[in-house]
Amino acid sequence: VLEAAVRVADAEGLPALTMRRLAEAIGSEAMSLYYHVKSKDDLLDGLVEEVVGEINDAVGRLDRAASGPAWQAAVRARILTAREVLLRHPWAPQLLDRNAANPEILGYYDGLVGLMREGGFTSDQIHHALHAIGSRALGFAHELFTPGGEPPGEAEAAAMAERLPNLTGMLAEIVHDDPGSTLGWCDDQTEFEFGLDLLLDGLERVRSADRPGGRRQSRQL
Amino acid sequence: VLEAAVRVADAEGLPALTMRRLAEAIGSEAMSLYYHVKSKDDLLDGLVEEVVGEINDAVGRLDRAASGPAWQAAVRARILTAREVLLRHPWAPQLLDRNAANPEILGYYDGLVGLMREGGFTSDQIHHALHAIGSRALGFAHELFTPGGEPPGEAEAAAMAERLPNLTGMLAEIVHDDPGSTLGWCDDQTEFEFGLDLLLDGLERVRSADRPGGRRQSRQL
DNA sequence: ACCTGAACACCGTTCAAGT
DNA sequence: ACCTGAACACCGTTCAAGT
Repeated sequence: VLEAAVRVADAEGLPALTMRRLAEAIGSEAMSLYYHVKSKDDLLDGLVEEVVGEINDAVGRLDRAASGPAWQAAVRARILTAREVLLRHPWAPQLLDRNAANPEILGYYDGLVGLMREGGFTSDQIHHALHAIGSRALGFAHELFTPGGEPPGEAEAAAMAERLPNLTGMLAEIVHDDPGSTLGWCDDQTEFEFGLDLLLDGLERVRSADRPGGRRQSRQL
Repeated sequence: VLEAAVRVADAEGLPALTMRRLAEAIGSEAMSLYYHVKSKDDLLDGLVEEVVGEINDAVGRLDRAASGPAWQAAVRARILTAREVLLRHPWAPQLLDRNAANPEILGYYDGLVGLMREGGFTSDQIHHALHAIGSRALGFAHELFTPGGEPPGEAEAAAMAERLPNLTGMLAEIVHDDPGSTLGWCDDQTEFEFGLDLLLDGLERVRSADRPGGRRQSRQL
């Protein structure tokens, strides 16, 4: 039942996932769904459970050996695995922050907590770490805008350069260093890993705590 | 027109913001709205522009002096200011990642880029940094679950401890260290600042680059 | 136990028509 | 230029009724 819903969402997107459309895809005629599911909200909750279940399956297939002191590599591998699954279900992130605390999500986090505990973090540190990583822990981050739209003409480009000097300057330099990359100049995977490593490296620094480091950090832990 | 929509969303939430309800609030009788706005999507785009405009106004009132080498404090102040505005419009984050690249958002980012450029970052570094900070740049992060729901009974607690040993262990330790904080044990503001500083401190480390540091970081910049 | 048709209240949106 | 009523296609959901 839920699997059919996942297929419809994968193929036609989340807006197309209507009760009538889902019933059609399932062969059932119309509102028989309400026997299997309490409401549409209930169905959506089931969907996220399904997807996170798929993540947990994939995580389970990872090499168990990498834990203990190698916490950073292990956590990194898990999160990138989660990301792979979510890339196959582009509608899922949008659904994931309706924060239904289902067993699959809790199980996923329990695994992360375990890795970090073995790695030498205190409970407080782990708690803060989970908040800091946020939605990235499950393999996605909200991009705030995609470059989309048609390229501006000369006049508009000049006006834009005046209104947004820093942004256009940055773009110009990046394009200059790497011409031909005008579209698709953002490698999502690279950017995601950069942000993730920035956090994980920072957490490792917090854990080892050989130097007091950032002033606010040490206060809060 | 848009201001009325903001008021309705503030007062009754986003789901209550229907064309008919908005028309009622505005005094106009029903579908006169379609003269002022092309579609509901158009209206929502206008809403995010309105909110980010409010952020930009608040940012403009910040102390201009703090820039140059003090890039980190300046960026931090801007982002926390954005967060203050968004806390007054809890429905806005949800709307913000429908990524409409409106002038207000671009202007906000242009300001951030300017601060980081003055602070000594290269264009590539700034580009990666913006991706890394992600939605946090505008003052919000997606929490993946809120503790909600009624506390479990003894039997359920035992079952949960078995299924989620690491998570329950972490919670137990935290509660032990700070009893009486069982509910509301997550201070959102503190957690947000911790995650933000983790990123900003990491970026500062990347900028100064006195030590090669994390292996992946240096490769990607 | 599982499914169904008709119906209800509600959407966003169109369109021809009013001033 | 600005507003409006009636209507359309579509939602999620209820409910009494079928097997």
